[in-house]
Formats: sequence, structure tokens, C-alpha cells
Amino acid sequence: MKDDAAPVETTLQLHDFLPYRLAVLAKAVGAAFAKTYGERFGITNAQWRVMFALGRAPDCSASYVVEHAALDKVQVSRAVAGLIDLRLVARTQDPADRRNSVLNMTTEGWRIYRQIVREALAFEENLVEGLSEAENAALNRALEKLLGQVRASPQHKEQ
Amino acid sequence: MKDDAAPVETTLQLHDFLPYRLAVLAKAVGAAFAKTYGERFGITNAQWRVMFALGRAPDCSASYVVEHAALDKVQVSRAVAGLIDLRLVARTQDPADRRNSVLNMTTEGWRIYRQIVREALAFEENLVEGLSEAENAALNRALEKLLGQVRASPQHKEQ
DNA sequence: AAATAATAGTTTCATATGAAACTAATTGCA
DNA sequence: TGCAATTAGTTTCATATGAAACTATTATTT
Repeated sequence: MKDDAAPVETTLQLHDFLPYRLAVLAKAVGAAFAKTYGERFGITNAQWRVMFALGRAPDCSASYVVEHAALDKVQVSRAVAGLIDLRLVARTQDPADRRNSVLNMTTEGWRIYRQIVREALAFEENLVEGLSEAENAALNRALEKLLGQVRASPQHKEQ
Repeated sequence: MKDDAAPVETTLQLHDFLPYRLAVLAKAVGAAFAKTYGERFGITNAQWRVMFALGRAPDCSASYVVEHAALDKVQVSRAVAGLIDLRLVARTQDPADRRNSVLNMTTEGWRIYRQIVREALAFEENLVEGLSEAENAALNRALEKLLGQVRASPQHKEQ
């Protein structure tokens, strides 16, 4: 069959299309979560991701954050600049290689961080409230597989 | 315990945080899919969503698309303008209420549409390739529940 | 029938984004 | 050593986005 000779009936139910559903869900979840941290602390999505990375890896470099927070280097650069302005993060240079920054949260940064972590865990708990343990495990396994599959796909662009 | 007196050990593994995982997955899937339609047809995400909506509901208005494609009215307005420029969509006015537009794909629009639908279905099939029928069903049920939960949450903003 | 409110859709404007160009520092190699 | 290549991070620029203001039309009130 030629490309332009398919029957008109070849339609697609947008609401059943997985990439669409993932986009809609991720956006709704992200927006709802953003309300909890954005309104209270005045930080952006990129900024809390940076903070979460610093919470696990103090003294790390911006490149480390790039690799562990699914942000590109422009986003990390800007997020860190903003966090420094807010005095939530401090930056020094690595004396052994002065290209590398050494990032850490300030005392105030840690204070805010612990609050956001608590909000995040409560948010997540509420989000999965309706799922049984088994459903939750199945979801996590499926998301894992999907991410593996898309990263293995020829269309995938790193970071 | 006071807010700022939590132990430093209150950290969060970003990679396990569901909102983060959903964002990363949705972005990767969306970008990979965008490569298949974007490079071949030169249309945007909002534009194929409009086309998918028109594929199911010919003669519909822009408002209908807003409600069925998870796009705001600005996005729909721009996407439709672009599709009209590309001669993939034609617009008339509803004579009964001249505020309403009446949107339809052109012959060429339908031709492109059928190709994208085929690409979309193949893409989705490849995406879920690693999931069993049961896993796929569980995923869909979980996504459904999560969307219901977030839409019911106080932080949810409509559209 | 005005006057007012509401709805469909567009445009404006201020901000967000990311690719590419850039600076600074280090490494590798002739 | 000195020059090319690489790496870390920043800035620029062109495009994407969405809230708010706007236009045009229809519905509702007085």
C-alpha cells in the first residue's frame, strides 16, 4: 500500500498513546510538586534538582550534577548561580584542577533542603497512595524498562 | 522536631523520586518520538497533537482541541496557524457562531497524518517491546491512577 | 434595545530554554 | 618546552513558552 493510500480509519486515540500520557502525567505531577516548593522557597525545578544532588554528594562539581540530575550544563550553571545568589549554595574551586568547581550547600541551604526533602517524600507518598505495594513495584519496574528501552533506541540523544 | 533541626541524614535519592523519574522518562520518550516526526515532517509536538485531535474529530473547534490535546489555547492557536501555513489544515468559521473556528486537515494533511500515525504506533510498539501484556496493563492502570490522584490534589491547576 | 458579561481565539511581553560560541584551565603530544 | 586537543563552566543568541491583555462575537441583564 502506498503511503498516501491508507484508509482514513487509520486514526490514533491520543489519550491511549503512551508518549502523550507520559508527557501529560509528568507535566501535571511536576507542576503540582512545583507548587509545594516554588511557592514556599522560591526556587526552580533545576535548583531543587541541584540541591538534591548536593544532598547526596557534598563537595561535588557542576559536571557531577550534570550527570546525576538530568540537567544540561547550561541549566546547572544557571541554577547554581541562582542558588549562590540565594546564599543556599557556596562555590569554591578545586585546587587540584581549577576548572572544577566544588559545590556545597550552606547551613541555610541544608535547612531548606531538609524541608524540601520532607515535602517531596510526603508528596510522593500522597501520589502513590492509591497504588498497592505490588502495583507500585510493577510501576517502578515498567518505568525502568521503558527508560532502558528509549535510551537504547536509535533516536535517543544523550542528555 | 523543629523544621531546621532534622538530621543531616534526611536525604533523598533523586533517581528514586517518582516525579523526577516521570519527568526524565517523559522527556526522553518525547525527544525520541520528536525525532521521528520532526525530522521527517517538520512539525512540532503541539502540531501533531492538533492533527491527532483532528484525526478523531473532524470539523472541531480550537476549543475542542484545547480540551482534548492537553494544550493551552495559545499553543493551539500557534500550532493551527503553523499547520495552515504548511497547508496541512484548513480553517473556516462556524456560521452558527462566528467565534468558533471549524478545523479540518487538508488532503495533504491527512496523508501526512496517516504516516505519523503509523510511525507513532510503531514507536509505541517498540517502546513497550520489553513489557509483557500483564506488565503493560499494570503500567497503564498505574499511570491512570497517578493522573487521577494528581488531578485530585489541591496543587493541581487545570490544564 | 442598550449596556454588561461571557466566550473564542490572537497578540504581546516577559521569562525559560538550549545549541553554539566563548573563556579558562589542563592534558597530550611533537 | 610549546602547541594542539580536551574539559569545565559561562555567555550569547535565537526560539519556545505562557500569563495577561486584547479583538471579535454572542449571551445576558436591565
